[in-house]
Amino acid sequence: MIDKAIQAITEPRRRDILHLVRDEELTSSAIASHFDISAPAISQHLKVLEEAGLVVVRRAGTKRFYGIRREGFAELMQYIESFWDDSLLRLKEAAEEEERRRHGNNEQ
Amino acid sequence: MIDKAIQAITEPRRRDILHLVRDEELTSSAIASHFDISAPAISQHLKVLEEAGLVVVRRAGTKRFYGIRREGFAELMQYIESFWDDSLLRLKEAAEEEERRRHGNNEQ
DNA sequence: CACTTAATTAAGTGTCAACTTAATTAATAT
DNA sequence: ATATTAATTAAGTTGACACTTAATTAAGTG
Repeated sequence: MIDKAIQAITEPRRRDILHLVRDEELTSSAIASHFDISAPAISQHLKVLEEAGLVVVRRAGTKRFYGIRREGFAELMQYIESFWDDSLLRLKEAAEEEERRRHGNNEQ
Repeated sequence: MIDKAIQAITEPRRRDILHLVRDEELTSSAIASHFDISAPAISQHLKVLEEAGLVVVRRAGTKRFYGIRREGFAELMQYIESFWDDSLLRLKEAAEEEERRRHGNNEQ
């Protein structure tokens, strides 16, 4: 499940879709209008997001409204946070402090 | 850069590699010994991680020690955190509280 | 220099995932 | 029943990418 979620947010367009539906439910075609790929392609992305537990569908007549699934997001965030547990969190804070000092001019 | 980082952590083996080098520097072959794929395959994964700014190499004789790159991690985490900004963070907290109540028995 | 060790780059293969168009399902209206 | 609208599933193509083995680079060592 969590693997599916990570896999799902890999695809840039799927991240865009998540942003689109994060505040309001949207139909498949409304989502598709934001992209220059075909409606079936969007439908396929939505299916991936749904199987990853990140969105849910609400049917209303011939339309299907897609919205965010909160539990899915909670799981994903918990995983991501646990990925950088203990030592990594310390590393992160150290790096942030370092950056605060040197104020971002160190690109490899 | 951040796209590369996200792309990089997509691959499960690369996440495993990150876990391996998160606390201590390891050579390419030491890392490879944890997997059942060839050394060149590992080398290629390390290259991806390095180009994503998530690991750094330290050369010592014929060996190359790979370790975590803190700034890269900081960037990645900042992006991930900003991805779930404002409303999403609120959603996350709501979902966590909900889960705390129903105590995790809701798999899709 | 020749040899060993550590690791990479090169070249090629197979799989998978993101797309396409065409066909199909499903709900509603005429 | 037929048509319309919304969306999906089906089928097939393409490109990327995670591997493989073979060849190459690079740094010591006898």
